[in-house]
Amino acid sequence: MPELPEVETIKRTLEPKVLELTVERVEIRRPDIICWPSAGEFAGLLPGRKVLSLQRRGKYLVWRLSGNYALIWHLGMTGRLVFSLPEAPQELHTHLILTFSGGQEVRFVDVRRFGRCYLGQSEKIWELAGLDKLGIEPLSEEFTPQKLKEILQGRRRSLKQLLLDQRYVSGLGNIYSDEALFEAGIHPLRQASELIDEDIVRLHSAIRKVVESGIVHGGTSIRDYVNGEGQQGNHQDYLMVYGRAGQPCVRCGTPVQRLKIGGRSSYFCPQCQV
DNA sequence: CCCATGTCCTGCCAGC
DNA sequence: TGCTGGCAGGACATGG
Repeated sequence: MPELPEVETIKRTLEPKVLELTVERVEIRRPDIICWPSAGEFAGLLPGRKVLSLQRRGKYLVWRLSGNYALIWHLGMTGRLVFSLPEAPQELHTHLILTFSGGQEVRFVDVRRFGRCYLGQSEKIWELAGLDKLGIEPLSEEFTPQKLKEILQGRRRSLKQLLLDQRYVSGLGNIYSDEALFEAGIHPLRQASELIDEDIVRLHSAIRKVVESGIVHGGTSIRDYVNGEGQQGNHQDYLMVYGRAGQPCVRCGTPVQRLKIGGRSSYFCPQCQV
């Protein structure tokens, strides 16, 4: 669920809360959400470690811990990471609770349990969690129209599928890829390799624009997403096409269409996007 | 290389 | 009212 803007918002809201805190206790309710190491080792390795910084890479959230350790989270579809005080009522589907020395907690709640976490020495766990295979960060300086052109070159997949593939551009999911294609005026079924330079320039700036806008609005809360303080985002109020099948396009009034592409619902305006 | 499909889970909603 | 099928923001494996 959480795409780049949601994970970035969680990073920004959670970091000031947990910075410099030391993990004291770990309560594991669902061991299967821990991908590495074993639940027992996880519970043994974490206490005593201090949170040095948080960072985001694609849709992953990384906690840098003392002793050159990293705790890496992927929130799947419905995962939440929320800072709480111990007296706050516990939500259903709370699978993991980290308690810090001052008594504050971070709780991992995940209805569908697609989320997971990894703990280990930074470099090793980075690879183990698959972060070394992620594509370019869309907000980085290296992400230029030229770079996007290289990515699209020779690829005959549809743009929608390519944008969802984390090996090329990382952080886009179903919502922001649809919004970016709408913003660029490009049909989601267009083949990546057939874009001309002007399309690529538009797509490049559209990706940046929708991702930045998502962050400014604190992420998109359709059902489950909340930030590190448990608050909903506002970007659902600014979506142009996602989830708007049958409703008039905000630009031309043509009903927004929904189409299954690669098994995912895709929303687009058949008039504005060609 | 690309594609479609199935899988992991639970909850919600529309339709009957 | 209750049941059922389809769908949901992700990612991976599999077989063609």
